[in-house]
Amino acid sequence: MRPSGMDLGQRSETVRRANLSAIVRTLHEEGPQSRSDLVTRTGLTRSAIRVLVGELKAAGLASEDRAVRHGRPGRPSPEVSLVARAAVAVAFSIGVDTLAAAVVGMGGTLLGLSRTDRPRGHKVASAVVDDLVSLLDHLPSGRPEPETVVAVGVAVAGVVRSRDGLVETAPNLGWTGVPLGALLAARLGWSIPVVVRNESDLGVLAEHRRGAAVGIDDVLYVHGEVGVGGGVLVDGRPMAGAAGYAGEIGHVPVDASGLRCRCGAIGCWETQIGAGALLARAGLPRDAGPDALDDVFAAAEAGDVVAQAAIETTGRTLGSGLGGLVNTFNPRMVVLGGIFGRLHPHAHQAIWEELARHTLPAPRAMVRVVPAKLGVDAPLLGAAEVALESVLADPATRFGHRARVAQLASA
Amino acid sequence: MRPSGMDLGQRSETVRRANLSAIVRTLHEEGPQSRSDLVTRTGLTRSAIRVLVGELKAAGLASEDRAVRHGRPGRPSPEVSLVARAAVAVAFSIGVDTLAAAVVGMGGTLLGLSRTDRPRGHKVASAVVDDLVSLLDHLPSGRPEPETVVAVGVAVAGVVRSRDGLVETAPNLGWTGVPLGALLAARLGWSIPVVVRNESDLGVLAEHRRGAAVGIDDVLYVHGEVGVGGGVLVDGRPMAGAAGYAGEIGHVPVDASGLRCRCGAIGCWETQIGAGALLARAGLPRDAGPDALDDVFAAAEAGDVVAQAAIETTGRTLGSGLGGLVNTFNPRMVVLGGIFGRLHPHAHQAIWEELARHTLPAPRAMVRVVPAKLGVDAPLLGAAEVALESVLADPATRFGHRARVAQLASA
DNA sequence: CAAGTTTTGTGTTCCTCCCGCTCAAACCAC
DNA sequence: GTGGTTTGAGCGGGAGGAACACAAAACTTG
Repeated sequence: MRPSGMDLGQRSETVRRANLSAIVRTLHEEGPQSRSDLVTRTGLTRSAIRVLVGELKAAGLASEDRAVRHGRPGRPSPEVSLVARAAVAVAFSIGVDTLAAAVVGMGGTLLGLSRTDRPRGHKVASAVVDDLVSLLDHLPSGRPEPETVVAVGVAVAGVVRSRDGLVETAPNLGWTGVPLGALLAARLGWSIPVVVRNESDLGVLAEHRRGAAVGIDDVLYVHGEVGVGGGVLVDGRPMAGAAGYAGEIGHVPVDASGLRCRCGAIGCWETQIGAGALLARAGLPRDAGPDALDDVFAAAEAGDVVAQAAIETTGRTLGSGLGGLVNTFNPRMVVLGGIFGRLHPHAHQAIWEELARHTLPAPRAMVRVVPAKLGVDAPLLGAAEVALESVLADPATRFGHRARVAQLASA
Repeated sequence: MRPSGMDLGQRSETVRRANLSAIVRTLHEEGPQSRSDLVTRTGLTRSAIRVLVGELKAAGLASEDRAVRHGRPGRPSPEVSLVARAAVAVAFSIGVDTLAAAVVGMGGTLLGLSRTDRPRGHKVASAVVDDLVSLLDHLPSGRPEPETVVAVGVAVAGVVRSRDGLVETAPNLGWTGVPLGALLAARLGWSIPVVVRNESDLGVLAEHRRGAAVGIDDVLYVHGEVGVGGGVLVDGRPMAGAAGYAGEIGHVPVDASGLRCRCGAIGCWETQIGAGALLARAGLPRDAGPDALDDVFAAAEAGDVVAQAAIETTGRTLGSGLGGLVNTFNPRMVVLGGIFGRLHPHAHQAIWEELARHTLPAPRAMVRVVPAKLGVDAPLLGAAEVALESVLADPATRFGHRARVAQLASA
């Protein structure tokens, strides 16, 4: 129909919301900065910035500190920063081998994180939900104050319908049709949104905001564990697809005469580059646990030829698939997460050679392949970022009320 | 960094621009409608619509006709429509076998179209540019009035850098590094933008605005001729990638032991489903012309088993590749253009079976595969749409000046 | 160290633009 | 016709940012 967000008519109220959002977003993404920096970043005048920052301060969402001396003439401009604890997100992550919880404040401040092993094998969803929530009590910072929590974000290793957080399938968890969003919302009993997303979709967001892809708007993130998932940033926005299922690149068919995948199809990319494939090439059982993977990498570093060859071959297969994806997406950066991030130091040359062999010159010339910077925490931090999104998009609605109450009280 | 378009501060001027844009866009995409329809569509008040429509009328961009009687009580609301000839786009298309030119007015009104054969084989770019421009004289409507042309759009069967219209490579045209945008701009001598894009990226836009995918925001368009290209609509926006090279799905590697592609790589999808592959399967030379293709389809319809098998096999190969793309993009619709659109009636079952075999249940359940509705004209019409985009995004800047001049003259 | 320069915060006024309201016009139904 | 309904016309008001003038706080220079 039309670019979303452009559909409705604008009014002065919309302008204020957009401008508050621009300020909060700038501070959230680029960190504390002076008012005059905000003037240049947003294009608003000093008058407008003053009023809007004043409003954010009144709402308790921002604070101003003494200006930092930078040795240039002119009146110093006070530094504006977000109050991390004013609005926090609770983030959960359900990985193949671990569960994690975190509390993240505005500006991306990590206020607390705790992680625990998840034994492999099927486990009913309600038990996992209980485990997640009990993680909150093990946070070094303690449970967050409920009234400051704006939303809950959840990263899942599975196919997730973004609308309501239904986990359609999660082979590694043994889940099918689990209404995770609803379960978690009921268990928490907070009247705030619970946003569930695929872990790779969140991983690319985290790497974009806080990791290897800061400032880069076209990013392909490929995450490998037992399964292989992808997250794509298109023009700075996460690509969700029609229902949030986009990015299932692990199930792109690459070999018509290949192995049967856990998804039922033949020759999925995942069967060639997933953890199982690497383990098999190293002479280990496909379903060996994460410790076995550590062994393979350790062996390769120690000079084991079989392990090195397994890594090299996996890297080549990864590279040729990445080549197709680079042709498809024309990203400026490919970020490798999970085991691919660990593979990269050992196999970057093999990866790049095969990638180069299967890409057109133009997209090849502008892409870089790098390992993820946030490691295993990327999906968790991405979950926090999406949870905070509502505050970034509309700071006034959530905090305007509080500010108005404060005004009434003072009058 | 952040969703584009949200970066800068808003002001009242921005509001006006956005609202004018919302009105013009609605009329352009959904056709003429009453003022009260515009009220509901845009969410603006009657007062605002009145003023804004009045301004558009004053600028000559819109007109109001007597209300259409629809038998309901209440004062009738006059029908607002865009004046097609007030702002027109000149569109060109450079295909493998044809050149075309069109003039398209606001609202998507086709004001003139002319098409000519392009003999295969290399031809210097400047000669093609001359051919294109001379097509303008063969339009049934005659050359458009230069002052009404807002931009020129060009669809090319090649890899195009969108920033400046440089054609990086176009194997079917024998081009490498041709600055088509600059050449055409110089040849025309008009001081308006020349926008050059890949034909598939434009095809998906056209099918979205005027064809099979109207109202659908997540679309995968796959265009097959000698080469295979793709255009993707993500949340209503064309996916361009970092430089405009996105969508080169014809060069995704699908068979490590396959044929060498014209791009130099091994086993590109294009080698299996392009026109050459279909011809070869039908027992004809890979580089036979378009007439040979017509023969294959005719033979299949006449019951020729070899032709039918060739089409069926090509359909299966197409379907399995589409499966991977459906997993990747989670589109609501796959639109098949070029020879794939002609293939679809003969092979839709084969296509769907293989697609289904290689997709996850969730994305599979929500996708439809349909042939393109606009046929060979899709890229040309898409070129017109992108050329008109500047008027849609900001009607005031282009026409405000004219309106102000009119005001001054009347004062 | 005092005066000038530069940059930025403060506060007031002004302008733009949309909303809300009232009234009138144009349609339908009876 | 008379009343109900929907919509256009026009006017006043409010919200919000821009523009401007002035003051404050740093650096620079002699």
